[in-house]
Amino acid sequence: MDKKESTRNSILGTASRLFQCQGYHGTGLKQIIEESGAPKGSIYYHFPDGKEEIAFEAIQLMKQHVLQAARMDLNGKATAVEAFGYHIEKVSFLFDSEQKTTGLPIGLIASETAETNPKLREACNSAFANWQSLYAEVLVGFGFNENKAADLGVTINALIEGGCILSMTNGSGEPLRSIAKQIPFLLMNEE
Amino acid sequence: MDKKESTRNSILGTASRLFQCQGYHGTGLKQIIEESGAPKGSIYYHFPDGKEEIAFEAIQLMKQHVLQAARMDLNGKATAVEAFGYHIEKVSFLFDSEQKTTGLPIGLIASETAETNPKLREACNSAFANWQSLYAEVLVGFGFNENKAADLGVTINALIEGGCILSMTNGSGEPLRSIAKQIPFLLMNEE
DNA sequence: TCGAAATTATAGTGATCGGTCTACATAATA
DNA sequence: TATTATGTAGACCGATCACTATAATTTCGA
Repeated sequence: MDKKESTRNSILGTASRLFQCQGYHGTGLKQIIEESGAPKGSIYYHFPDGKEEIAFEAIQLMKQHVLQAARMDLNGKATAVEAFGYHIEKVSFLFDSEQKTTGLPIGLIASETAETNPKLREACNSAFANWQSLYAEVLVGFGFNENKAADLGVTINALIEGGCILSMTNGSGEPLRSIAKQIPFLLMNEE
Repeated sequence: MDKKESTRNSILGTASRLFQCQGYHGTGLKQIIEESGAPKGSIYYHFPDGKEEIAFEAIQLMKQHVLQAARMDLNGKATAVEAFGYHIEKVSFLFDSEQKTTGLPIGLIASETAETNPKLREACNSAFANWQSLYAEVLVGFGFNENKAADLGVTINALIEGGCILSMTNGSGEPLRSIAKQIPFLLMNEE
């Protein structure tokens, strides 16, 4: 039981990292096994439905991981501007280091599979919806009305996903920091 | 000469469409040939360096295509809000139809190759820089100072790329329209 | 019309893809 | 210890990957 969870988790961990950086089609099962150090013969024991199942579970993992990180960043701040500004800045620092450990949390696999794989598309869509709900919820807590907060949740999510693309491509966190600077203007008036 | 350009262009046309929708690794040369109707035996005549060269040229094509569309949308508007609001709304409509003809203009191939292929990464980075320069230039024309305009150019680009991801995943242009609604707040004060 | 150049067809390269299969090891339980 | 369930190893499958080599074809100027 313990061992089973351990190899399963190590597979999912490396899988989500690789899917973020190289995409679904750019990552082979072979690479996942090698980099995870997991037993070579047991992928289909832990994931009978193969690569798609690994991707599905990896999406759940990334979804929870981001949700948790965002919650911590946004918590205990005095204003919405401070909360989201801090959150985006923290994300930006992930792209300054040379190590290629960070990519598009879900956006990459989402756009790869949106047109071709309904199951994975739905999983990604649910992850986005979750994050946006959290953002909206926080904004409502700061006095925004619900409709406005919902639209802003979508907008902030787009800013982060788009900003991650730009930072990946640019090889630095600068684009995300340019974005963070605009948060005060975006969230200026609670209405 | 004429014919050569024609088959070359049809290959590049379908290639850029497929790369947008399925990504670099998710698109095979076979599919490009079949869907383009190009002569089956002549890929490596027109593109001696193979898939990478096709992708590189496809990126140039998408870059110019987006640049041109954006220029038309932004041109002749009375205010910055009107210009960018109109532009994003127009993009949103591309995601309402069922036909899977639209994807991430460059963001998908950018995030797939950022960590693994320096040449393609640089090409994507240059495309992003071009678009952002256009946005900034337009904003300066509306009275924004240069630094602020540059940051806003990055931000708007991130909004669009991120918004396209969300719209693709959601299967509708709604997310992009939620984003368009925030443009007035983002561009409220020219300073 | 002839011949050279430009263009396309076709077969085949090794490598790798995701996935299946069977045999083997390990662990737990009786 | 005997038996059963749980995991793992590794060979193997057909398909497809990007790519090459060479032959056939078309194009077009001389």
